[in-house]
Amino acid sequence: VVNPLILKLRQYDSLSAAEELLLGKILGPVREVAAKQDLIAEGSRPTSSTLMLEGFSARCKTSQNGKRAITAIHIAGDFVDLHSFLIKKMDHSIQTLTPCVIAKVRHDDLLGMSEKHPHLARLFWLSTLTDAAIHRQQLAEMGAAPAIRHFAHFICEMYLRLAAVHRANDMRCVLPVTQEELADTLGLSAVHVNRTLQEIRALNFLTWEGKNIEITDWRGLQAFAEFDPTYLSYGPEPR
Amino acid sequence: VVNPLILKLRQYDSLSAAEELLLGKILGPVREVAAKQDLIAEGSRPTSSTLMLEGFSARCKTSQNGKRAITAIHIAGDFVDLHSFLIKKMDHSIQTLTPCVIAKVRHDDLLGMSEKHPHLARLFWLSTLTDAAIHRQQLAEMGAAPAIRHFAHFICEMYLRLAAVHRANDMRCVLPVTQEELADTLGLSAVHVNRTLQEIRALNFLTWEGKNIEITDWRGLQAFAEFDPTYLSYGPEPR
DNA sequence: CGGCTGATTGACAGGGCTCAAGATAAGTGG
DNA sequence: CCACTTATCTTGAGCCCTGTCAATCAGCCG
Repeated sequence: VVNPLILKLRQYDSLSAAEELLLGKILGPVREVAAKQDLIAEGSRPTSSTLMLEGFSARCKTSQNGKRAITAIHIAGDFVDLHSFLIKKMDHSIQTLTPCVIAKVRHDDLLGMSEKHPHLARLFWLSTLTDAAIHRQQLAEMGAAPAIRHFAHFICEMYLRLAAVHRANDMRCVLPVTQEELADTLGLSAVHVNRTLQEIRALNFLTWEGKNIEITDWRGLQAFAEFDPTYLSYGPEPR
Repeated sequence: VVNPLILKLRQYDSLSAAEELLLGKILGPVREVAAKQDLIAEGSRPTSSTLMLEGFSARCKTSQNGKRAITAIHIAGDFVDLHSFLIKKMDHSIQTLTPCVIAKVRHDDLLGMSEKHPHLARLFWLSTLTDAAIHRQQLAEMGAAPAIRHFAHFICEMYLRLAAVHRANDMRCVLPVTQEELADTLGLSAVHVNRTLQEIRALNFLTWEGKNIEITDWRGLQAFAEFDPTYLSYGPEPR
């Protein structure tokens, strides 16, 4: 089994053997975490960053009125809090949505990497830049798109992200996320997510039964969602 | 006049004399750009990144139906497209909102900096991480907060960001942004921005006449907006 | 003094929310 | 392995926040 981080970084640029070796070395012990657990608490100051090896987790902000907003969903190969290396203090929490497999990387090692392996450091930087690009895309959706288009766009994005780390292929993927979690992600109510999902099903671009999604008309879905994968920066280039 | 980039980076960590010197060296010629101009075009592949020295600009995504979404407003000291150093292809455009003064930094020089000045590179990285944190905050607002709270939060944020680069003080700042631009930023209609602004005025936390804002009750505004500046990462720490 | 752009106001419609109740699916303990 | 409990998904009804359309008002500039 290949480290999904390597799969992800290879989407950005080719890695040298030395770099791949180093990526293996700086990984701490592999750990399993149950679903619905806090991986990282809001307000904490982590001394290591957490890499997802398997499962789904969410970045959550909870406002005073108790509403939870999910600002990102993370999958295998994603660092859930790489930014805590430089941001220091978490301004939001990370919760597992499903059972997860994780490994930690000490900030000391990240510091060393930034000093001695600038190319790798740039790829790490890029991965946080891509996170930001995803946020921007989502902001644009929330601001200007009706719920159904935003939802369709989200599906396109998740499929490609899962495919990049070999967790999806052949137009099929598994999305073990409840409608309530989708609601918090899309900024909708759970009820409206349910209704919008039914509308999407009626468009016949995909089937969605339980957690299993099969996209039967990728072109159609993509066009409907106005999805342009540029912002994901997939496609190796010298960086 | 101090380079506002230096002012901004000093909020994150102290800079060595050599670093400040370098920051001056890599800056290209200072240029003025009129209002309502494209600084960077969507789809372009810049070979340099643009630093704002004065003025206001916006990151824009325009969807097929013609609606413009502004995903960020940039001020003096902000790189509008530092990410293009590693992301390569712009997935959105940058437009000036007011007349701006800018300077460019060649990507070659950024590459050199990442190889030879890792500490400075980390601060640049951090500045993009802060951009992402701002996006996340905004996502949370759009998803879970009513328009008026989102608006109030935006005012708190802009005041602190302007103050960080000495463009605001004494609870006063200038925000030369039209209500339509605010609408695209907050994900509202221009009409609703106008009505929400009147509601905010009625709360008596601030006065807002033309472009001039004076916050008369910072505590009250902050509490109402549920504003916690943690996500801006101001306050020097070793990074 | 016209012609802009931007701010303001009114009337009306609609997308999405809330509340509430059932129907299914998924765990859990015995 | 079954009965029970809980979580998740559906569906309906009514309302409210926010959008759209349209018109008026206020500055600003040539």
